[in-house]
Amino acid sequence: MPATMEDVARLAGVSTATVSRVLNNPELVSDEACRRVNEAIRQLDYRVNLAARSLRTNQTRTVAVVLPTIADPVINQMVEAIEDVAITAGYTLLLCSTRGDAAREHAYIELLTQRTVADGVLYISPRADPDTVLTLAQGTMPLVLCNYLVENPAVPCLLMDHISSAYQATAHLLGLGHRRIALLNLAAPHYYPARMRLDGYLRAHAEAGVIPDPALRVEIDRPTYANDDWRGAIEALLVQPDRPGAIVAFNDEVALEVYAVCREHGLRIPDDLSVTGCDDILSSRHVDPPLTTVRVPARVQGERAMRLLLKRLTRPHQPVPPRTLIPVELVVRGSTGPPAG
Amino acid sequence: MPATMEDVARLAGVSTATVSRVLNNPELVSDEACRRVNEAIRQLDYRVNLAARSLRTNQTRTVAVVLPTIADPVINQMVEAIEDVAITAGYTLLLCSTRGDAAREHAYIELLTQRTVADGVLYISPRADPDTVLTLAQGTMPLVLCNYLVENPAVPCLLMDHISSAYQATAHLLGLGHRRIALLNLAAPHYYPARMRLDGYLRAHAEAGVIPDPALRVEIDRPTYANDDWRGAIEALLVQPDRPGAIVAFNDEVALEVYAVCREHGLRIPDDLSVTGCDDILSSRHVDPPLTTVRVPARVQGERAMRLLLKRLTRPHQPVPPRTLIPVELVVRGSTGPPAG
DNA sequence: CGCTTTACTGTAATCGATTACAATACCGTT
DNA sequence: AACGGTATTGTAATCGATTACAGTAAAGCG
Repeated sequence: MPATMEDVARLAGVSTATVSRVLNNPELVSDEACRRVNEAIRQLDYRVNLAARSLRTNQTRTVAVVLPTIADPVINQMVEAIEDVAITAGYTLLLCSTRGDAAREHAYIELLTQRTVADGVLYISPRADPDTVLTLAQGTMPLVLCNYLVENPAVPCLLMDHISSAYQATAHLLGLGHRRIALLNLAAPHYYPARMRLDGYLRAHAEAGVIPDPALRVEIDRPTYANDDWRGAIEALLVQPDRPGAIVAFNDEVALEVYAVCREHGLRIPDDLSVTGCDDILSSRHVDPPLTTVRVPARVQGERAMRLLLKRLTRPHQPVPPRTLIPVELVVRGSTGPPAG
Repeated sequence: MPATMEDVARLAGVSTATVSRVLNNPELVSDEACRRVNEAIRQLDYRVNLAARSLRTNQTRTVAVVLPTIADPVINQMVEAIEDVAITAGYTLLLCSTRGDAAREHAYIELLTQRTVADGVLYISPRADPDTVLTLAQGTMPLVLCNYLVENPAVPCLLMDHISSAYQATAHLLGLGHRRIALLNLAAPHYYPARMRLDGYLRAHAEAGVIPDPALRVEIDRPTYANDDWRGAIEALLVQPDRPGAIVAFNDEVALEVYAVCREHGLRIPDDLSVTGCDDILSSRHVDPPLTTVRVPARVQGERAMRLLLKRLTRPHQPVPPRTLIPVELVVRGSTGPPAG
C-alpha cells in the first residue's frame, strides 16, 4: 500500500534511478529534477523500504547490544551513551539482554551471526558461556567487547579498570589502619571484572606489606541483580568473633545489603565496620552514612565502545587498539573510617 | 560470501522453492528431500537472509519499544518482561529511548512509521510531544500504549493505576491522623500518571472530608531521572513554618531525596515527617527507616502489553480492550507514622 | 483400465531498492 | 564542423528470499 520508488519516479517524471540518486547522492542530480522528486516524495509521503535497501546494500544500519541485564545502573548509562552515539551516526539499536541465561545468549548469537539483522555487535559484560563469545569473536561480524577480554587482536576490548577500583578502595582502607579487610566478589569464573578486582585487592595488600586472610574473600556465584544470595554470605561474614573491620563490596548494591545487615545486628558504620562500594549509584549518596565508593565513567565507556564499533564498520581493515583500560576514581564519603579500638 | 538458498538447493539437488518450504512448511516436503536439504544447510552453515525475507513477506519480526529512558527501575522491569514475551514469540526488540527530547522522539517515530523496520510499536510513558503520539496512533502501525491514554479504540492503553496509588498512600496518611499532606508531582502536562496521581490524592481527601491545601501541591516540570531540580523544591516545602506533616512523593527516588533533605535539616522520619514513595525500588527497603511505598507490578504490565501487541500483529482486525488499569498495592514500612504532637 | 485425488516438486514472477553501464545533450575547442 | 569532455538521465541486472501456478508421478477408485 505505501508508495514505492516507482510511484515517486512516475509522479516526478523521472526514472527510479534518479529518485534513488536524489536520496543518496543528490549532487549527481540537476536542481530541477531534485526539486520535482522531493515534491513527489512529499506528496506521496514516500519512505524507503529498508528491507529492500538492506538486501541490495548488505547493510542494516543497526547494531546489536548484547548485555546481561538492563536493570543495572552502570549498564543503563552505557546503553544510553551508546544510543546517543549510534543515533547521530544514523544507527539503531537492537536490544539483546541475556539475563545470564546461556540458552538465550546462544540464541541471540545465532541470530546475530546471520549478519542480516545487524551490522555489528557490542557485547557488554558477558557472564554466561565464554565459548559463545569466542564463536562470535572468530566470526566475520564486527565486534566490540566491554568488560571482557579475548586474545584476538581483531576484537577491541574496553575494560573498566577494576584492578584500580579494588586497589584504590583497599589502599584507602589500609591507609586508615585496617588490616582485616574482606572482599565480597563474584565467583563467576569468566566474569572478567571479578578477576580484576581480586587482583587489585591483592596488589594493594602486597604494596602495604600486609598478608590478606583468605577467609575474608567471599565469592558468590550469582550476579548482583539477583541479590537474595548475598544476604546470607554477608551475615556469615559479619556474625562471627573474627569478623573483618572493613569490607570492599563488589558494587554499591551489595554494599547497601551490608548496610541492612549491619542495621539488623547493631553494627555501626563506620565505627564498627568500614564499607566501600563500586559504581556510585544514586542511592549511595542518599544512604546514611553516605557510601565511600568508586565512580566508574559508564557513559565514557559506552561512547568509546560505540565509536570504536563505528570505526570498524566504516573501515573494517584499519587496525584498532585491542585493549583499553578506562580509569576510575575513588570517592571518599562517610562509610569508611579508622578501625575501632 | 555467505551461502544463499540457491547454494543449498544446488547441493541438495532440489529447487530453491523446496528449500524455502523445508524452512517454512516442512510438512509439504518429502522426508527424503527434507533430510537432504537440512544436511546441505548444515554443511554450508546457511542462514536465511532476513532482509530478503522481510522484503518478500513484509514482516520484520521486530517490535520497537519507545520509552523516555531505560535508567528507571520500573521501565527496566517492563522492558525485561517485554523481551521475555517477545523472544518466545520469535520477535526481537528495537530500542528507542527518547530521553524526553522531542526531536529525538520525532526522529524515532519518523523511522518507525516507515513500517519496514518494525512490525509494531510499544510506547511506554510518553512525555514529550503528545502530537507525535497521536500521529503514530492514527497511522497504520500496530501500537500499544503504556501509561498514556489516547481516545482511539484501535489503540489499546495499559495504565498502571496511579489514581489508586496516590489514593492508597494519601488515605493511609489521613488514617494516621495527618491533615497537612503534601503531593510532590510531575508537572509535565501530558504525562498521564501525574494527572492520575493528583486525582487519587484529591479523592482520598474528599472521602475523608479534608480540604487539601493547594500550597502543598508541588509540581516539577522535569522527570525524576534528571533529579537535581527536586532538591530545591523539597527544601522550599520543608524549610518553612507551615511545613506539611507528610509527603506523598512522586516515586521512590524523589522520596529518597526527601530523606536526604530531612537529614540535612535535622528532621526525623517518621516522627517529624511521614513519607511515602512509589515503585518499591530496591533501596527503598534498605534505607533507614524503610520506605512506605506503592508496589507496581511492572513485569505484569510489560508482559500484558507485549501480549496485546502480539495479538494485534497476528489478528489485526480483532477488537482489543481499549483501556486496562493495572492494580497496585501499598506497602507500609517504617517511614510513615502518626503526626507529631 | 481410465480417471480422480493426493503428494510432491519445479518454474518463474515478485518484493523495492541500488548501481554499472550506456545514452544523450550540451558545452567549449580547434 | 568535428571532437572531447562534462553533466545528467535512463535501462536493466541484481540482491535473496517467497509463493502462485503448473506439472508429474503414484495411489485410489469404480
